[in-house]
Amino acid sequence: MSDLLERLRGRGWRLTAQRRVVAEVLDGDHVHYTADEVHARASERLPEISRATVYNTLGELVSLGEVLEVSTDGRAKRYDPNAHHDHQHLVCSRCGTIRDVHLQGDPLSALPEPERYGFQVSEVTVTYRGLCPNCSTA
Amino acid sequence: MSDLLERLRGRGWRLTAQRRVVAEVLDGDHVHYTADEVHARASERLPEISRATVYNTLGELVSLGEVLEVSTDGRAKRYDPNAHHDHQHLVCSRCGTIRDVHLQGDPLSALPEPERYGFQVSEVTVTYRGLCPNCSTA
DNA sequence: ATCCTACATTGGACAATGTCTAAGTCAAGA
DNA sequence: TCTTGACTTAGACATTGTCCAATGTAGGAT
Repeated sequence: MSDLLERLRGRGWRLTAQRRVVAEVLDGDHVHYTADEVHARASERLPEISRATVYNTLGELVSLGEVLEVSTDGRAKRYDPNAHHDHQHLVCSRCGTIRDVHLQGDPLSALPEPERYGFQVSEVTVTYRGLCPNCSTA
Repeated sequence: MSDLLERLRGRGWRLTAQRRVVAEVLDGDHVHYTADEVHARASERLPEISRATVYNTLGELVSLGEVLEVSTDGRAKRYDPNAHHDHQHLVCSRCGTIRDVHLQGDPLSALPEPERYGFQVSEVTVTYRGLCPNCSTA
């Protein structure tokens, strides 16, 4: 994702300090931050960055297909920088940790034609839930 | 679900007018209401019912396994009375309509052992998204 | 190198959803 | 019928996200 900024500039993005910092935060550890977590980390490098800008920038990155939006619970959405690699998620039902996982086969094929009710199905998300090793012993 | 109230009484539930009305709303059309939609419909029959009670009651029904909580977008959770029949969801990405669908095969088997990272996986939710017949023509 | 201007940022108000609490009410067993 | 602990209520509060008018600035034009 190191060339993300170049790709974005190529698409006419104006490159500001704020956007750069948000992109760098996502590019760091491969975890799934909430918008406010991104804001907190971005603020460490650029203290005056505002919440609104972080929300705006995340929304733009999602629209551009550079980042995925994940809502595993009814709480805050999380942002997944791993957008160019098809995957699904495994979530700990106690602590909320998320791991990327890769499936065998295409989950689209599990939905028979008569179960599609005339929809043009274009996307599937699969979420596995259970206790992570840490939480299952505690 | 007509014997739902009996099952709940058997579990020590105190049977109040409010709880009865919430259960009846869910038992009606098989749709997926948000908490506030349930509250609006419950208010038609019992005008003084409070939001807090609806939220409480829905939470209890979920804990008891009588109703499923579904969060398809980052918005309000929806409540699915079809809890005793294994199924997944098909969501219209434009208007948000939800349909219950039934899959071929067990989606759990699509997650290979090495991709489980030591989690005790206990649940899978699969969400298909696309345009419903109505929205794809408009 | 400087200027222009359209685009970006800011802070704070607002909106949507959900949670909590203290005080009053009531279902159901004794 | 009485009693009591569970239930309900209204509204304050919390969390997450959106919007807007005022201000700032990146990057092309000169």
